[in-house]
Amino acid sequence: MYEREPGVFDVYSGERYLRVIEECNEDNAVSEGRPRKYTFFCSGTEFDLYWRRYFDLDRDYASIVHGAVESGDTYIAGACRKYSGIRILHQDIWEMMISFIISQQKQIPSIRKCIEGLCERYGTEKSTSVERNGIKETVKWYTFPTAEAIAAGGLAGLDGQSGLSLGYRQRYIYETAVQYLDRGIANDALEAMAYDGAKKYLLSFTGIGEKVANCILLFGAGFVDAFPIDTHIKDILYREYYVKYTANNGKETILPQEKLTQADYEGLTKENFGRYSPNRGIVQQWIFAAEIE
DNA sequence: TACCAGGATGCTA
DNA sequence: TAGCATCATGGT
Repeated sequence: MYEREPGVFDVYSGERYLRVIEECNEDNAVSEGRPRKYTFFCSGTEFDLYWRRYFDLDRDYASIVHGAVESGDTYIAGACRKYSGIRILHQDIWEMMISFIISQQKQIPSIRKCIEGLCERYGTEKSTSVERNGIKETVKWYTFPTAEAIAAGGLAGLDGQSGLSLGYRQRYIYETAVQYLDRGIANDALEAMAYDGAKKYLLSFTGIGEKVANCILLFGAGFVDAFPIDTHIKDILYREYYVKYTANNGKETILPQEKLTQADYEGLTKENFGRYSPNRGIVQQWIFAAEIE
C-alpha cells in the first residue's frame, strides 16, 4: 500500500490494483477521531470477491475495541482510542514471507525501498487507468516477484550489485524462494491449519524465525491472535508492564531491559495480553502504532 | 564514530 | 536448551 498523496492510497496485491480515497472534511483535512469514509475505485463484484476480505471488513472490530477499552488497562485504552481504525490486512502469504524476511533489522523506510526494488527487478510491470473527478490517470506499478522469478535469478541476482540493499538477507530470500518452489503450500491450506502447525511450517524456511512467522500468520494468513514480539513491543512490555508492575510491587529488583530474556517477554505477553485472545494481534497493532508515532 | 533498526542463524557450554 | 557473536546496510 502506498499513500500517493494525503488521503489517496494505491493498493497492490498480486495482479490486482486498487485506488482508495479517504473522505475529507470541510477543512480538507482528515477528521481526527471521527469515523472516516473510504471510496474504493473498483466494481461491486471485485469488492465483494476480493477487497472485502483483503481489508478484513467482515470482522466485528467494534466489539474488540469495546473489550479493550473496558479491560481496565489505561495504556491499552489510550492506544485503542487513537488507533482503533487500524485493520489487519489479509495479504498474500508468499508476499508476507519475503517482505518480513527483508524487514529484520531494518527501518521501515528502508524496508519499503528494498521491497520496491525487488518488485522492479523481478516483478512484472503493469499499468491501469483510474478515473477520478472526470480526469483519467494512468498508474504504473510492478507486481510482487514470484518464487520462480527470484529462484531463476540465482543468489547473485540479489547481491549488492543488483542495486538491492538486502545485506545478509540475500541468502535468506534466495533459499526461501527455492524451498517454496519445493514445498510451498497453497494459501488456503496454510490458513486451514492450526496455529502451531502453521507456524512450524513457516519456521522451516531459511530466514523465518519466531517473530517473522508470527507477522506472516497475522498479516497473511488471518491468524489475528498471533502476537509478534519485536523490538518496539519489547520496549512496551518492559516500560509499561515489567517496570510498572515491579515498581508497584515494591519487592523485586528492577532489572535493566537487556537482562530480560525471550521467555520473560513471552511471559509478560501471556500475562498482560492473554485477555484479548483470540484478537491479540489487533491489539498488538494499536500499541505498535502508538510506539512508533 | 558509534549505535540502532518490525531478527535469524550457527556455534558453544 | 540458553546464551552469545555474527551477519550487511542505511540512517541518525
